[in-house]
Amino acid sequence: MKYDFAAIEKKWQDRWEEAGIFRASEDRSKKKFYALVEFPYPSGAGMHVGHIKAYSGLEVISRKRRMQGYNVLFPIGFDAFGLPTENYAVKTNTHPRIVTDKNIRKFTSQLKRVGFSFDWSRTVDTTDEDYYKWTQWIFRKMFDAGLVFRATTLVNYCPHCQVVLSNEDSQGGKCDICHSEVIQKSKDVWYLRITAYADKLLEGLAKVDYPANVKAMQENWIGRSEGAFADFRLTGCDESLRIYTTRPDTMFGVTFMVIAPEHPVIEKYRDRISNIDALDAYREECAKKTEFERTQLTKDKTGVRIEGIAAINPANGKEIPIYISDYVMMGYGTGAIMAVPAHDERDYEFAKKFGIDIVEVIKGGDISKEAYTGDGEMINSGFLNGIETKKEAIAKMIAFLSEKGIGEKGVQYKMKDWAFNRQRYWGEPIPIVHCPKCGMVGVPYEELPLKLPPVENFEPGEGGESPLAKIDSFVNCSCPKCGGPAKRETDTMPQWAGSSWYFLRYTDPHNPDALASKEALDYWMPVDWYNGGMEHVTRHMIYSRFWHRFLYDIGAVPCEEPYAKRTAQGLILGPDGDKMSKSKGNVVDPNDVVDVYGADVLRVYVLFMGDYGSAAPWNDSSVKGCKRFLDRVASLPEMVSGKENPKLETAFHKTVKKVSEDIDEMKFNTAIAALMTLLNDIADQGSLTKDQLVDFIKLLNPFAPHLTEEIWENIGGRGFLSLAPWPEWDEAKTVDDEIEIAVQIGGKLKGTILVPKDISKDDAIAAAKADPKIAPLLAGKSIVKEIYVPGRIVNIVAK
RNA sequence: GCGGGCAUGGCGGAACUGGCAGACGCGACGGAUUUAGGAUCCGUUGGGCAACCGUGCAGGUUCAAGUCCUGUUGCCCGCACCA
Repeated sequence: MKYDFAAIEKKWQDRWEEAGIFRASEDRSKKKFYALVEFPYPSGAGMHVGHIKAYSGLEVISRKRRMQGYNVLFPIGFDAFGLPTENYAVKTNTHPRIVTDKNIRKFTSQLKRVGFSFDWSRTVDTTDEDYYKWTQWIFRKMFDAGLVFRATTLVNYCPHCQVVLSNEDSQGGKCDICHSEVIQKSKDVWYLRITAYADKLLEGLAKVDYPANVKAMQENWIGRSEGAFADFRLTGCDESLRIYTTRPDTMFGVTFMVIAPEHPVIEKYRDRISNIDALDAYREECAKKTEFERTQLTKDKTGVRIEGIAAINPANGKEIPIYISDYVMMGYGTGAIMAVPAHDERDYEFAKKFGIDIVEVIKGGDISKEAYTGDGEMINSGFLNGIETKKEAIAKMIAFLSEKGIGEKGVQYKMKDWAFNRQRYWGEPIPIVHCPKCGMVGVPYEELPLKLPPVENFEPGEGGESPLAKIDSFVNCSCPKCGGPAKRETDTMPQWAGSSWYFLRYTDPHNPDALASKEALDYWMPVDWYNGGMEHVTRHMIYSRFWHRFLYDIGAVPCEEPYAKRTAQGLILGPDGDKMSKSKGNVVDPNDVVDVYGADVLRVYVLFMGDYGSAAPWNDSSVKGCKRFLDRVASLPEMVSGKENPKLETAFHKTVKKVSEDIDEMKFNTAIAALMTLLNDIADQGSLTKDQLVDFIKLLNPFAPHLTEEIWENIGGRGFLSLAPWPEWDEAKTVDDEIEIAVQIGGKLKGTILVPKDISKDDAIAAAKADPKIAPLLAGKSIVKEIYVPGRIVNIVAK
């Protein structure tokens, strides 16, 4: 039976809202469940079916938990600062505030149309002054704690967007916003010292329930390595060059050094370098390459030897040449390496190309062919000779370096400090004042929020300076410390700031005195279950874990880790199997689906289309299948009769169990399939009881809440079905009295027999042998072995 | 190169801890209804006339392998000259 989904859905959405039934309760005696989904960036394009899938997972789980009696917090908000809005504002000459409000309204209406059970009373908007006050407050706390610093370094810079990008935002050498090539530029930028939390972020992973690949990606991204620092004395000047290595054990095999083209030692000793012109030419060539090109050239090593300065190998006192080459990066370690061509593939390649000595110090390989990176006995290594384990050799070499005062154990991370500013308007102003006398001074806490001033022109200034720099009334201020004339910082925070703590605000969203009250945080935190996209694993997830851990360290939050459990949904691909994109024209608009089939169908389909965690292509015909299913459900009340049907009883217990368990494991596709199967069984039987109908619509309610509420009302149900208790099952009743078991001979299926469910092994085997199909196959053979797997299979091995 | 994962009908995908491979849905085919189309309902649907054969490929363990082991091929994702 077709049902009037448009009318039904609107009706129930209005009633839910009126009754406020999805508001998290203030009753803290109840067991809590905090389900978090990644709040959307309210783009002008509106919502995407991907958003629907991303939210539908925890939507179903939240609805089930509510029916199970939990106090559920399932909030939503908007991560609304950012470049796309600002770019659109510039293009249309509209204030970003207006653009943002419009987009938020659009997203809100779309989300409500799908019937998500969000607690709309707790919505946050990161661009709201009452919200970003606390974003700035956290920044100030970090500033006080020495985690904020300013440095002039080579940074990732997007020439198109005219902004500095963090490492996380320029993955693969492309700007995360516009996908143009990122270039390296020397700039004075703000940093958050996330590297100070590298170990804590690594250790925290042991305490949380994240998928293995998510943990691996974060571990990889943090990239901790243990090794040693060592100073190599230079000839021709009174200085040492510090290197980092993970293989101090191979130091006797060092036959040259390599430094990054940008290494400052070159500038410092220009006049002592006899081939400075050649070096400059090479350095200029490197500077022109994008980061991407530089890392692409993994095969062919280039470089230039520095003439006039050499180094001394501290292990054996031998003089060794120094090269500059772009295979050494200024951004990792010290920008200088000791090269051991016999035992490092890159050094080997470089030595071969430049004809440098290759000295074997570990036995086990054939260094005439390739570098040997394995373990073995130490040779040609003075006091290390004869040692057979890497660990021991490393320890001895580090002891040697420490004793001589020229090195020590060291740890390095691939993760870099977080470049934390954008030269744009639509972001949180950085609450810092530059005073000629006092230096950098934090804006006093009582003056927060430091509000964005009104401007007329949002375009970045010459050379990428912030639009705020053009507003004298904003820039000129007095120093909070000495009262003298000072200038405000005009950069704003990056997009990721607001999302680094939003889950805390949800617990107490309107609190004017704190980011959230202690009571609210104690009760709700940590987030019990956080679902989102894989694309955020090495950005938002790392950043927010860092902020949260910092807040824990200053006593502002009660738990070390913000998210107890994390899962990720798979992408919805276009009908053609490609990733959905505007340019390919394969984007499916959720509105269109709701218009034609209704929200319940959309909800069921995005969860039924495949494994929740995997990518799956959109298929319009399959959507129709879900529509058919719900239309058939709409007819179920017509089949209600007073008579009990024992055949359906087992089917119901089985299904209650299956659906209950599958939802908790995010196996939504099989949960829905089980309901479809049950519906088919009911149709075969021709009738069901009213109690069975109630159970059915309860199980389906989290997936298709509108239709099931309507049925509930029509059959005289009181109150909201969404708040009715979740059905229970009786384990003993999940198995039929008579079961079908398979009979195999020699492991091959030969037939099936129908037996009582509690049949003994002997009886089962006897029944199998007596089966008219099986008996002739065993005639004249001797039985070698008989196996009975209870309730499943009889296998007779005969010769 | 490192790390994570995947491979099952025409398609999306099921399959507990090794126990009847292909649940459920789509599509297709046949039928009913209909002036027709659509929608709906009923039936069939891995291949093969059959014995049998079938989960990327080649082996192995086992009474029994999609599932475990060894090797191999292809694909996807993340990181990547990280010293």
